[in-house]
Amino acid sequence: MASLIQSDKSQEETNTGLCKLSAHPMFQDLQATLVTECFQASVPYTLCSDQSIVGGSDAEPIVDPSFAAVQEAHLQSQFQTLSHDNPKVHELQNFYSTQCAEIETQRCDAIAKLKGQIFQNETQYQTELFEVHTFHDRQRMHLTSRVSSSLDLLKEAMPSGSIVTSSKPKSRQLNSRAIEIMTNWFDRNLDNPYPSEIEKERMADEGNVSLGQVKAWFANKRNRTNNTKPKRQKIQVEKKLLTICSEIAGDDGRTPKLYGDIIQKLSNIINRSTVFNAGTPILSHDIISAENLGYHHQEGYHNQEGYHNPEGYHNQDTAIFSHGLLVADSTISSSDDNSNGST
DNA sequence: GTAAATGATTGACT
DNA sequence: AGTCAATCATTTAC
Repeated sequence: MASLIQSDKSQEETNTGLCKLSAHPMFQDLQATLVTECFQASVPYTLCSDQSIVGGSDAEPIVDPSFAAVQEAHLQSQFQTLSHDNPKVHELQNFYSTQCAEIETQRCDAIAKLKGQIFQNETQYQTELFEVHTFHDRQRMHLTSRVSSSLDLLKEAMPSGSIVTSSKPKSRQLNSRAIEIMTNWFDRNLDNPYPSEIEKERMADEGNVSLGQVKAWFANKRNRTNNTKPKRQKIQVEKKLLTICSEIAGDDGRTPKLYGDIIQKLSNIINRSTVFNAGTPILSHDIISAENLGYHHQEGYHNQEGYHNPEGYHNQDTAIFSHGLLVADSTISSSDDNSNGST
């Protein structure tokens, strides 16, 4: 078993190997099993060490850290999994890192002190050095063991769903910077709140959000502030119709006139207009068409360019808006003629 | 507990 | 492909 957890010839290689191994789906299970078995078997430290790499040079001898390495790797992988959701785990991770650093500092100090001493022979020096490493390795193992226990307690205290959360809850509120940038842009462009692709990308970059989030934010914002093109058109036409109706009813101080049929036709405009109802033409043939009035515009809202070209769409506003006025005004004069003729 | 706010998604439209 | 409107899901405020 010791050979199984034997490290490579350097700490770096050990870490690299563990990283590669950790990608395997069975790695964690195997790790946990090994650690458990090592503890249960009380593996003597000497079995985990490799004399061939312990001594023989002036450089700092590498005391095999494999036993602790497996345990530490297991602990670190748990930290990685859990620290995102739990600040206490993150705190524990920080504590662990600090303590490890402290032990390693002490180890270095001890080695430095050793090197300053005079020994009768090389063997005595190696023995002393071996003891220093053994002492500090055990300290690390002890620390790792304690932190693992603490982590287990934390895991027990955590809600069951948060331990294995592959499907993290979607983060809700976009960051305040992004909101500020997009709100500012929207407020500056209330008359045409449609950022170009470049502007959307810029806002996404500056706000550290995705392009899709910017698009969705603006779509929601326009829709919820009634500032989409269709809604604005509808509001504008409603406003004008109200003015006309008010005028007809004599609310403006003029003599009231009986324009019931006109009101009916205005009502038809509302009911049949694509501004109010999708799919039907803006004008029906029983009402004077824009073409008959000498007004030429290509398809109004149905113009596909409108969606792709903000300016084109903007022009549509005017076109449809004018449509409404033209029809309303012409209808009034036309009906006026009719009523005059009939009476 | 409930309503409001908000980000995301979906289906339809051009 | 971009947009709209409706809707869902979740968080926040009360």
